[in-house]
This record gives sequence, C-alpha cells and structure tokens, in this order.
Amino acid sequence: MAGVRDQKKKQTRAAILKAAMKLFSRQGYEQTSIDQLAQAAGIGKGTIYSYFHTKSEIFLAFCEEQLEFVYQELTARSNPKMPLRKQLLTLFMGEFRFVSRNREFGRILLREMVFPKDFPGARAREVDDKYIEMLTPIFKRAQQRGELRTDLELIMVTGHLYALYIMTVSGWYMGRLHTEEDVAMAMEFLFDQALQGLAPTTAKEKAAHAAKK
Amino acid sequence: MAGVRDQKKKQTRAAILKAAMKLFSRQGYEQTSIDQLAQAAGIGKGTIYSYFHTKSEIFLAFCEEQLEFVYQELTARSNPKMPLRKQLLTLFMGEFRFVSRNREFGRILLREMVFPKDFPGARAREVDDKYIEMLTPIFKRAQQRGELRTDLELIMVTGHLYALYIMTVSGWYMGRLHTEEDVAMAMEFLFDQALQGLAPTTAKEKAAHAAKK
DNA sequence: GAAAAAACTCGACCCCGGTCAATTTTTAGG
DNA sequence: CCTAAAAATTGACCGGGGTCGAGTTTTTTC
Repeated sequence: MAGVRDQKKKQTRAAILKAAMKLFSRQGYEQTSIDQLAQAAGIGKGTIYSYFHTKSEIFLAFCEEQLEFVYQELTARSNPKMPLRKQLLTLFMGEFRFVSRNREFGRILLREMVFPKDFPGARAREVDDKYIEMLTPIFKRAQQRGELRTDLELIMVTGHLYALYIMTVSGWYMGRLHTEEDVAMAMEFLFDQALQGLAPTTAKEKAAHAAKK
Repeated sequence: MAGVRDQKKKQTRAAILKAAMKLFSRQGYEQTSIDQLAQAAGIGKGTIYSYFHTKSEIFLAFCEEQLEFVYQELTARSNPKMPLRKQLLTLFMGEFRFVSRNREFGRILLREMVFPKDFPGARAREVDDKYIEMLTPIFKRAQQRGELRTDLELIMVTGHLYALYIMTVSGWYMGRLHTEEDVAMAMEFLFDQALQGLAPTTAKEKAAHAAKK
C-alpha cells in the first residue's frame, strides 16, 4: 500500500510541530534544543532534518499556522462599513497584538518575513500573498465609497500600509514605543499621513485641521 | 600611569575590528570563526568577549563606521536645490547600493537595525538618529519651498519615508524586485504615493495624471 | 618597594545546530 | 513468502559560539 509511509510521515511531522509548539512556548525558542524536540516527538535527532531544513524552519511552520488563523479571525471580525482608516487600524493592531504576545517569537518571525534568508524567500511571499488577499476587498470597498484613489495599483497600496505597520512595530522593538497605546497612536498618525499625503494640497487647510484632531 | 592599560585596550579593540573587516569581507560573516578572528588579532579567543558581547556585535561595530561614512558621503553629494522626491530618491538609492553591495551583510545589519535584539536597542537608535539629522535639513528646505506640509512632525515624516525604503529593500530580499532599477522604480512609486496621499483629493484629476507619467 | 587588590587574558570546556555513514524499515517483483 | 533495492531513521561526530576559573599583569595602598 502506498499510503502507509505517507501517512506515517504526516504523523511524524505533526508530532514535531506539536512538540515544538509546547517546548517553544514553555521555554522559548533559543532555550529549546533540537535534541529536546526530537525526544519530545519520540524520534531521533537526525530524523528531524528529513522534515525540516533548519531549526528556524520548524519555528516558521509553527508560526504560519497561527498566522493564518489570526488573519481569518481578523477579517471575520472586521466591519466592512467602517471608514478605511478605522478598519486598517483594527486589522493591524490585531496583528500587532498577536506579534507582541511573545516578543521573541515576533522578532524571529518578522526578521524572517521582512528580510528572508533562504533563497527565493518563497515562504515569506506566500504569507504576504495571504495579506494581500485579506486587504484587497477592503480597499475595493473603500474605493467604491470614494475613500481611496482608484488610479493606484492595490499591491502598492498594500505595500505602503504594510510598510507603515512594520515601521511601527520596529518602533516598539527599538523601545521608542512602550505600550500598546503608543503603538496605536503612532500607527494612526502614520496612516493619516499616508491617506492625506505629505505634500501640501490646495485644500491644505482642511487637511491640516483634520490631522490636528 | 593610568593610561597604559587604557591605551592597550584601544589598540586591542581596533585590532579586532581590523581583523573582522578583513576576514568578514574576504570570507563572509558566517564563514569566519571567533577563533580565526582572535588569531588574526593576535589575542586569545576569550579575550574577544571582554570587548564585544557577541559575534554579531563585532559585525555591527564594523558596519556602523562604514554607515556613518556613507551618510556623510551622501549628504555631501546631495543637491539642495533639487525637488524633494528627487533628493530622497538619490539618498535612499545611495544607501540601497551600499546595503546591496553584500547581500549577507545588509541582511544582518537591517535585521538588527529594524528588529533589534539586545534590550534597549540603543545602538540601533543612535544610527537612526543620524538618519534623522541627515534628513531634517532637507525637509526644512522642502517646507520653505512649499513641497512639504508644515503641520507635520518631521520625525513622523522621516519614519514614513524610511518605512517605504525598508519595504522596498525587503522586496529585494524577498526576490520580488530583482535589479537595482526595479528597486528604484518601486521606491519612486511609493514616494509619490506618500507625497500625494492615498485618499482622493478635490484636485484628484491632476494627482492621478501626474502619477501616470 | 612590597604586597594586596583589581583588571585583564587565556584556552580548555560546554552546549548546540547540523551532517553522515551505518542500520533498520518499507516497497516491489518474482 | 522471499529478496533485493529504495527510503527512512538514527546517534556518534564535527565545528563553532560562548563561558569560566585559573593564571598573569597592572594598579593601588601603605
């Protein structure tokens, strides 16, 4: 039977991930050794490397599941009728809450997502694409409501806002932003800047006023 | 004499950095061991750790010198009379060229700068502040020329544009942008978006038109 | 000037991520 | 069933980052 082997492989993979989830959460990433992982999964150390190339890959696989869940959760809860800036804020703050739940996890994940190491960065791009899928309908609706320019490529809009999100999180990691509230305020500020533009407009006074309060 | 010891410490530190510069450049960061570094610097392995906490700290120290030089170079060459977007492009592309000269170096540096590990992220913030110092006069002039809103905190403007720079570089590391030209185009696009704003304006037609060409 | 105190240097050592040749398990053909 | 090839598993092993306490050098103290 062709299935016996494959089935067992799935089980082993799952066992590794389960062990990883438990040990990483309990003792942290660095403090967990591959040997421990193997022992907890009931296999030999070497075997792990026929399922994952590196330790960090195990971590990433473990994160991606959670991330996908969080995305679904967030989109489900988002209210399509709110103004764009409010929706974006809710979404990105939701993700920040997830990332900041464990400082170390978030850092490893973000480092790998933003500046990936393994050649094609394919893994990171997949997750990114999930992002784009999630945001696109929100942007489309905002365009219909006249809250977003229609002459822009949505992928560039996504990139723009994601960049601001990353910068805000970076501010938190750098110790410039201390509390969740600091983060929310900075993000709000940057999003408003992005929507209104940095250059003065003819309706400049109105924009300046809106930004103040 | 109080100086004998201190003087020697300076020398030793310099010797380590010199050895690091040579070996990292020649064989890469990962391929250079602390033992090699110690040998090249003519000291014992353990001694290195009384000058730097970790291997990556050596690398960072080595990078910071170079970065400072690059900043000075870039500001010296920048032409204060050019339009803001052009100046920004020149500046950030100059930095990208530096970062991309050695893919591995850039990645390590950026990872540490954007998502720092050691507690206060103080090192990263210093470099950041150099950035702000460098950009502030450019923004001030742009404001006088009416190219930049005057009702914004300059630090938020810096953060905004730096975020877009980081996102562009990330696109390069993720394999979405392949050549230097791809990077330049993406950056230009994002900067224009930031200046004009993502929301429609009353003078919307004009903005849309300008973005096209 | 001597000796105590402080600062510094060193390399053997520990731990861990990752490798690989040897061994066990599975599959397929007769 | 049996067997030989293929696939999977394993743990001893390797190289490197980082630690530590013993030994050395400099500074301070009297």
